[in-house]
Amino acid sequence: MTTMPKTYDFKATEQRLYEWWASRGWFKPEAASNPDAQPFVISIPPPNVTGELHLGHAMFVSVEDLMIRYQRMRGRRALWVPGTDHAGIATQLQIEKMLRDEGTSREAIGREQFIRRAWEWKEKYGGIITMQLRRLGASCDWDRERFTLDPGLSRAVREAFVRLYEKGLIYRGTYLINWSPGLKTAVSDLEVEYNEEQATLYYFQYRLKDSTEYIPVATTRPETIVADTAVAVHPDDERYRKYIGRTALVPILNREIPVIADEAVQPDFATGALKITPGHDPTDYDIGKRHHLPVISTMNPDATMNQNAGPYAGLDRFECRRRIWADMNTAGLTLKTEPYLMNVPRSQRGGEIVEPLISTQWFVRMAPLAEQALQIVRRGELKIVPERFEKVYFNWLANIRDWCISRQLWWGHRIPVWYCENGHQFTGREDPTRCPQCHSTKIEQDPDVLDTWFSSALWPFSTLGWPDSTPDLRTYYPTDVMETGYDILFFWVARMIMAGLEFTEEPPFHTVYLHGLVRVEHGRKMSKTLGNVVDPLVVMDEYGTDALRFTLLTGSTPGNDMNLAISRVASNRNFANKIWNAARFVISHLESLPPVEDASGSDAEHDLPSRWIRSRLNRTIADVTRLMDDYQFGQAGTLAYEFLWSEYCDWYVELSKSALSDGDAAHQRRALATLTNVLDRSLRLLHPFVPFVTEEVWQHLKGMAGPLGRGWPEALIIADWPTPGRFDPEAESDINLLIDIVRGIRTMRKDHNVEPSRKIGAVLVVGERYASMGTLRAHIARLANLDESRLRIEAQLPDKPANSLALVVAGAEIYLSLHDTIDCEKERARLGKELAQVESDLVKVDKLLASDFVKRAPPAVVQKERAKRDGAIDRRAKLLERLAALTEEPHTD
RNA sequence: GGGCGGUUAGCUCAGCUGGUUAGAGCGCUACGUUGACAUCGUAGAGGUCAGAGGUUCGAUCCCUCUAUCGCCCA
Repeated sequence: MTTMPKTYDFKATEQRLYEWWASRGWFKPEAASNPDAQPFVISIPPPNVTGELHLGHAMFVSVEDLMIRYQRMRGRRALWVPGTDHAGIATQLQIEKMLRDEGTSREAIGREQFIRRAWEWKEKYGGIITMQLRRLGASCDWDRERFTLDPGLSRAVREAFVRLYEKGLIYRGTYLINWSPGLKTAVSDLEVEYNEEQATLYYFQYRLKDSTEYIPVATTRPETIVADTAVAVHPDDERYRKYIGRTALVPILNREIPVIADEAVQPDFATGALKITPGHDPTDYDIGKRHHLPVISTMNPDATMNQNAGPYAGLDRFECRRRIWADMNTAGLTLKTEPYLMNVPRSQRGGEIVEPLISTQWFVRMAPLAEQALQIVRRGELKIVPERFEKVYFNWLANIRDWCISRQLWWGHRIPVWYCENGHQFTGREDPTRCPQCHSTKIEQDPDVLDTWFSSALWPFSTLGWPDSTPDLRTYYPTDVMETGYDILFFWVARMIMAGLEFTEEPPFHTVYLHGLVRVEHGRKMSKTLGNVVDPLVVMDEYGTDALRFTLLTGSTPGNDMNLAISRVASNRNFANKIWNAARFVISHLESLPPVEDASGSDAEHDLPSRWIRSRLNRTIADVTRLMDDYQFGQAGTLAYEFLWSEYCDWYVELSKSALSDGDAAHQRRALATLTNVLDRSLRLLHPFVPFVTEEVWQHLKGMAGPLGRGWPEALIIADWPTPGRFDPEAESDINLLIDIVRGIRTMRKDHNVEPSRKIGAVLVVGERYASMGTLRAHIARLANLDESRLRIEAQLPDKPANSLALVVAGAEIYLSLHDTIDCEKERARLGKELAQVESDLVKVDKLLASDFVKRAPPAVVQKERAKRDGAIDRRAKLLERLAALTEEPHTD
């Protein structure tokens, strides 16, 4: 008996195999047997260097490793480039927290010290996430691991910046941007989230100069009143038309501002009159530009009011709101307040309310870049899976706005721009020592850093050596597939495409595959506050990596969110165990009868069950391969699963037991050859999905396969993907009939409460299948628990057996010698019910065949229906015959 | 306000270019220790494919509308 234990022990397996694969260099593209093979390349979506594993990572690793392992087995030079992202804001926040805990701050220790501490932090914690990716089985080439702040990647960032700068696509300007007061930095439009929140709409009077008249105005942010530079009304609004051109007075400050007319004002909203605050509102900013209004900024970077706010200077924005409203109330300027549901902009990272603020920042001019990125997808040279996201992509690119790339942080790529004492501004690939214009040596570098996504946009080529034309860049770029979550389609994917086209003149990949977001069971969003976070490490500890991977892969479809059901992970752990035990069965038999040199036999010698399972495997291989190539990974996995469990284990292994136990070594060897061959190829199909258990089991199999394993490589990870051999429809229909017969008998036994241990006799009438069913006698007897000596198989049987239970399946009549258990009434009822079913089917199909269906439907479909009708007629005849016999038969007891 | 997606068995989900009787896992019922596996086997119950129209010989699938949940953009 084999030494393999009864259950698969993933804990004793996973790490050992991973280290073995890695140490043998099989994660490297150079491991391909053909050094000229076409490469297949994926760059990893780099996780936050100080982050920790969550289900999103588990999802992308599962899908990307699946593709990489599949293509590796197909002979491609598979390269999966790993790495991490410096995640500017997130990391800086962590460092600042650490400093706070130490009782100090970044301002106190200064920039240089801060960056040193950040690197120390990165060295200490930066390896955690990549270790966790390894646990998932990620077959990345770790020798090519990159980090966005590495010297090489930093040089790529520098090069990209300089090129865009020189092209005029990067500019510095003072505009209204999104300011995060908590983080004290600008953020891009994408980093602002809008939530509907309960707020208040404040109604007040905008008094007109030298008059007692006023215009009623409503606002949600009274603190911005001090920054107003106009009051706007719709030009056609009868109520206010008379005021256009007059002068209004800003409450409290009594600053004079014009009353203007603008089409953008909605007369039906609130009072129909709008206060215009170009310094603190994006819509007002645009209106202000149209009317050449001055822009007043009344807020400091920490969201306190500045000197332009007059008496409110120094107050926090919300305190100012309360105070100004109180003051206006005292001055008799307030009208009313009412509750109001508004979209509140919040920082994606910090969560605090983002302020639109006038600020000097760096921007990338996006329109020219977007145009190319749009065309490449429109022309079909770059595909997005699932396709519907192309529309989202087009829409975003067509309405793109310039990208604010400067961040007031210290952790990141410092903007390579210098200013000299004479106000000149310049960039360069090397750090300058003097101003190129006035040669002044009094120069200073811009203090800001670049948005992390700026470096991420270069990732597919910067990781391969760009801007240098390295061998890796020449060989492995453009990459093949970009696989990531749809939530970063704009943040990352679109920007990579733009950057790739701009800097390398090629799309960085030909396909984007977007997976959905993973939620916990019942569709609730995972959140730390709800305490329902599922930690993939805990799941893997309990059920194994393969189980988690298989669940993520087969439980979802691209672009659709999934609810992770732990019960499915458990059942997939069971699947791993099923694989283990199927192999254990084969291996133990190989052990007791070691294969010999001439034992493999030719295809012609195989018996029907072997021909059947080989044919079914071949179909499965063809289908799985097609689905893999079509990015239908879930379906591919399900098919392989069903083949292994429902066909190989449930039927072939059971069928093989007859041959294995009949004492004839030739029969045994022949069955073992098929058991081994089919298991080997099934393991190959399953390996990209469940790499650990398949490799482990395959190693055991290889150890015992002897000559049957001729040509097998050292490991499954580098084995060839199987190719489908020929199909054998004859064997398939023979075994299908056997399955129908066996199932029919089992059902009858159960229905009639025949004890499981009791072997019964049976007569099978199988017509043209007489010969093949004859060879399957022993199998049928064994699987249906029949007494073989009382099993008769006939082609025809004019006189039906008396006192038997009868059953009609497609292509066979079955009579069971169960006269002692027959209840004629019950039997008649059962047959009557079946007859009714058949007749109703017949009515349906007759009606169909009498309609236009015959003329319109494709011939194959019509043929199917005709066959169905023939079958039903045959079945009806047999049932009628049986019913008649049952009526005539005297009850024997 | 514009766009997208979901709604299929008690639960979690498949069902890809419209074609037999709509599937899986879990759960449920009844049996079962025959030398791979109780993390298992055998048999079974369980669905008006959200609703209403339409196109078609034929619709879970395509079109329109409605309901409902969710997401994205403004």
